[in-house]
Formats: sequence, structure tokens, C-alpha cells
Amino acid sequence: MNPELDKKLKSKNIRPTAMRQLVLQVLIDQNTAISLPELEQKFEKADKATLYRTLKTFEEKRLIHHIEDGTGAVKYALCHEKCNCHLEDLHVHFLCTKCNQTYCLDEIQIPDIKLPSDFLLESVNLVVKGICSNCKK
Amino acid sequence: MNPELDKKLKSKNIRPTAMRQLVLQVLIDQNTAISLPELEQKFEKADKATLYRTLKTFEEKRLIHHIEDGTGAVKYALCHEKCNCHLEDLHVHFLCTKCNQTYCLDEIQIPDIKLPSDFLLESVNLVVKGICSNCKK
DNA sequence: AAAGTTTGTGCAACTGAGTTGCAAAGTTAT
DNA sequence: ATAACTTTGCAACTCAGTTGCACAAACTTT
Repeated sequence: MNPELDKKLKSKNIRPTAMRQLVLQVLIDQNTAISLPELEQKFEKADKATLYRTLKTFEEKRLIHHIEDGTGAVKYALCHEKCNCHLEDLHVHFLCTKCNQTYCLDEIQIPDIKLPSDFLLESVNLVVKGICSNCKK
Repeated sequence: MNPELDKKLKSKNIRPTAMRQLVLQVLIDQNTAISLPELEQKFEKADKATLYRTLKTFEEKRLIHHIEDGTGAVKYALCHEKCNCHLEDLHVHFLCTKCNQTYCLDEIQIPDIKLPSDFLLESVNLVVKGICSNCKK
């Protein structure tokens, strides 16, 4: 029972069960986004449905956000401290086509999109594909 | 046997079979992108696998391009005349959260993305979600 | 035009991600 | 401690996408 994890969960109004602490630890250790199938593999013996619902809960409580990077599986990554995952918090995601890792590029702002005047903008999803710094070496 | 469809297929080096002409017609009639399951429903009795392979062929021969709009199903739309679906042809896609239709906003250019210097950019996928002009009425 | 080769189609079966119902186990409140 | 609610684990299922295989259709060669 790591008091740090405990605190983090509570601060987002998530009951800190053992399962949830383990999942949060994996998310922290990982510095790229992770999919449900990948998360499953991090555990010897874990139930897909439980992990699924854990991720859903985390997302609902805005501890993590999800990314559709076009790999077929939705990935999840920790939100940053002040992030509420609202329109103004949107950032670019980068998918490496070599190692298949997805990075949150928090420092890059999504540029303004000018839609046709009769379209109403709600959110923006920007995924850049390429080679990450690790794979370029 | 529509000679127009025939010509269009041949111009992209695709053998103009009856099946392919039918699929192409659907794609032309549609002014939004269409998914494989949606395409299936356009036919009384059509084989999923055949439609699947037809779309794959069309895409390979650059008659259509695919869009990952985060709805869970990949959608396909006709490429424009001179489009070769290379980096410079990339455009924004718009997903209406009311009617679930996906539009190609060809007129909107994807703004420049400045990646960290050790990342290599290959392609950009930008999906904007919101309400389309039809649903706003 | 017939024979042989290549390409396309239809069917069935399967994979893999995501999702749900339900009962047992765990947690919280009274 | 009991009751009420929440979380977990298991099984089963959905749905998009994909593949193998045999048959059909279309091209090629002679």
C-alpha cells in the first residue's frame, strides 16, 4: 500500500483498492500510453474486465485520458497535474511506427483549426506518426 | 456497366469487375466517408470479405483513403482527382457527434507541427469532432 | 477458340478489442 | 454486526477485421 498512490487516487475521488493501485503504478512507470491488451500483459493473472473497468473509472475521474492513435487499440495515459482534459488541455500524440509506442507531446499546442462557419467544433484529436527519438538512434 | 466507373477504375489500374463498379458507385453517391459495416448494409446480399478486399484494393491503388475517426470502425472516402494521399495531400476530417458522419474537409490545410528535434514526422492524422451543418439546423 | 494461368468472389471460420450479466468478495455506513 | 453499496472475477458475447480455401471469372498464350 503505497501512500503516494493512495493519495493520488483519493485526490481524484477514486477509491484506492489494491487493484487500482497496481494499475496506477504501471501507468506511472510507463512513460508512454498503454492499451488494455498491453496492460493485461503486465500482470500474471488479471481479469480483462476488471482492468477495463479500472481504466474506465480512471478516465471518468480524469486521472487518465484516452488516445485513438489508429493502431486498433485505444491507449491510455496519465493526465498531467492540472489537466482536466478539456478542450484547452488538448495536446498532440505521437505514434512511433517502429516501436508502436505512443507519446503525449504535452509541450506542443494544437494549432487553431478554422472550420466552415456552419460546423461547430467540440474537440480535436491530432496524431502524428513517425519515428521516435529512441528508434532513430 | 457504367463506362464512367469503368474509366475511373482503369485509370487507377484496378480491373473493373461488376462488384468493384457497385462499390465505387456507392462511394461516389456518398459524400461522407463510409465504413466496411456500413458498406455491407448498402447491399442486399454481399460478402464482407469481398467488400473488405475491394476496399483494400481501392486504397492500395490510391482511389480511396482511410480515416481513423475514433468511432471504432475505419472509414473510407474517395480521393480527389489529383490526390496521391501523400503527406502534402493530407486534410482534416470532421466527425459529427450527432449523426456520426465523417466529412473530408479538403479545403482546410493541416497546420505545421513542430516536433521535438529528435522525432521524425511521417504523417499527420487530424480528426475534429463537433456538430455538422446538417445537424445544427 | 481451348488450355492454362492469374485474379476475384463467396463461404466459413477465426482473431482480438471491447463490453455486459451475474454472483462472490470486499468495503462503508448504520 | 448487519445491511447497503462497490468492486472483482468469470464466462459469455458483440462487432470489426482478417484469412484459408475452393470455385468462378477474367486474362494470356498458343
